[in-house]
Amino acid sequence: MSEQNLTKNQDLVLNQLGKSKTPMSAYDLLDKLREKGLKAPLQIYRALDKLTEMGLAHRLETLNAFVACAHPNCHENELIAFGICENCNKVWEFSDDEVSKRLDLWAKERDFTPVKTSLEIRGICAKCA
Amino acid sequence: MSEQNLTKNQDLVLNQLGKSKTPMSAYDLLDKLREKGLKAPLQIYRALDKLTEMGLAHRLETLNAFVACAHPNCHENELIAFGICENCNKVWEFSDDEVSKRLDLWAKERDFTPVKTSLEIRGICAKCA
DNA sequence: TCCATTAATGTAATAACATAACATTGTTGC
DNA sequence: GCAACAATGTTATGTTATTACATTAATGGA
Ligand SMILES: [Zn+2]
Ligand SMILES: [Zn+2]
Ligand SMILES: [Zn+2]
Ligand SMILES: [Zn+2]
Repeated sequence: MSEQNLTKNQDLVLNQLGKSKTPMSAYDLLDKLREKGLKAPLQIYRALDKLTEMGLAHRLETLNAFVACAHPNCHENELIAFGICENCNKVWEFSDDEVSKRLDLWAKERDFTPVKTSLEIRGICAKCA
Repeated sequence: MSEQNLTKNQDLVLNQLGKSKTPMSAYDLLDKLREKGLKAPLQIYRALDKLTEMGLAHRLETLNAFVACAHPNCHENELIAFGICENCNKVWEFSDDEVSKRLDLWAKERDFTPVKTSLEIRGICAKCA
């Protein structure tokens, strides 16, 4: 299940994220990957940095946790949004061109240069309602 | 500059936030408020909890920091968005009905019940460009 | 007024999340 | 082989947030 040219640690972390149905914190990942030889938080954080740069994983700011990207080559999309169920912790990844457009417009009107946008809707999903 | 019926600690924290031109972390606040008698992080976090509930302050998830609300009675707005300059740390608070509408639509289509939405655009402001 | 209930506070200890610093190893291209 | 760079390993430390428990203040009846 290796993707691209991931290093050993990156591959371990991405696989573990991929197996999880819900977001995992760096320390969740570390606990799971100790048996594979990883010993320190930094090994996890460094792998996560690269994976998020590559668009293979995403950081959820409201949870301090990470998910594997749900789409192939997601980092083509400028804006990625997440719905997060506070009961079952499932995450839905989506994007919306109209939202992107409106935020771009806000930025243009102020000569603000966006670098990274975070959009997370916390709530309760249909199943949990 | 007290607002509503704030308690002593809430008032101290809100005033300190109001004086700051940029977001402050809980520990930034604690450092500033030690001279006023506050001694422990929990005193700050408890005040911040109430202030954010009341809509008088907002938490910036991508910074783990807090700002005083820029608007009167902001919590009437469902969705509050922030532009954050990564150079000068200034914050612009805004809302956009069209964005709100699109996100509401996404939620309705999935029977997802939003509780709290976080929208933060990190970037470089006009002055810092 | 007295008492019960709830809200707010004080304090210490600890948990959870993230990075700095530095030494070492692996990979790539010449 | 060697220089340059990327990735790794390891220890220590910094930063953010919560648990637990004791105390005090405000509120609202009986
Ligand atoms: Zn993605
Ligand atoms: Zn759910
Ligand atoms: Zn506001
Ligand atoms: Zn700026």
